[in-house]
Amino acid sequence: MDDLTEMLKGTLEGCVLEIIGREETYGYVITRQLNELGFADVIEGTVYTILLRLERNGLVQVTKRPSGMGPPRKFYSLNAAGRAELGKFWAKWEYLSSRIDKLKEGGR
Amino acid sequence: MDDLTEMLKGTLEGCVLEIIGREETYGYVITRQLNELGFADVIEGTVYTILLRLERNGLVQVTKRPSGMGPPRKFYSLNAAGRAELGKFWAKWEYLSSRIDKLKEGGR
DNA sequence: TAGTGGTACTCGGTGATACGGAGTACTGAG
DNA sequence: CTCAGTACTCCGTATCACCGAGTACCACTA
Repeated sequence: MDDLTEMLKGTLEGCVLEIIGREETYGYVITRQLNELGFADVIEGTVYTILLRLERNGLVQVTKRPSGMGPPRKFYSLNAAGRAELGKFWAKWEYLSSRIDKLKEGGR
Repeated sequence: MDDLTEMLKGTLEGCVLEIIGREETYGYVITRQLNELGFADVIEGTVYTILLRLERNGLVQVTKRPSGMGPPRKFYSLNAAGRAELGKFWAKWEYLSSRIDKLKEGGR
């Protein structure tokens, strides 16, 4: 697949939010999940950038825990603001994708 | 609707390509069509930026024609490269939106 | 014990994009 | 003759995904 980076802008963060919303998890695993979900070219650095932004914007709760395999992990879970943001994200996605699909079907 | 600007990145250009692909048209009208299609906050300056970029990238053919109502208009139509780019855009959109929808439905 | 590979995070810089505002210019109506 | 509507250009800004280098911890192995 061609380069998707421009198209991912604004949506990748929402995807990360969704993944975190399912269960408490951390950056390395989120990256792997995104790759398996078809976002094959998303790299770790990108995910960590998003995670740091979510933290800075107060959308997540962060807990550092030691790991048996490597350095300590930063576990993320959504707080109330994060859940609200996730809801807004899906509303926006719903709105946008319906408009684009209509355009695609020849809507004018 | 909330601010869509980040989500539009990478997709708005494709929408403009699609509109131009239907019939030869110009910036002012394209903006109006986008607004009617639900991209309500898209402003003229943005569309003209995209148009200039399409021209610079050799995806469109441009014809300047005088107008009875105001300054001359720059009419745009797709050339072969533009049609190819449009095809790639829809392929990318198809790919991305199917992944996101799967994620939304609880896919893992 | 030195090296390698996998796990895990941080930080600074880059490029692409949509947006905003100011400016130019032409036309017709009041 | 001013004003609103049409129509385009240019410059600057913010945001985002990406990239590379760096740090650090652990387990295995030669």
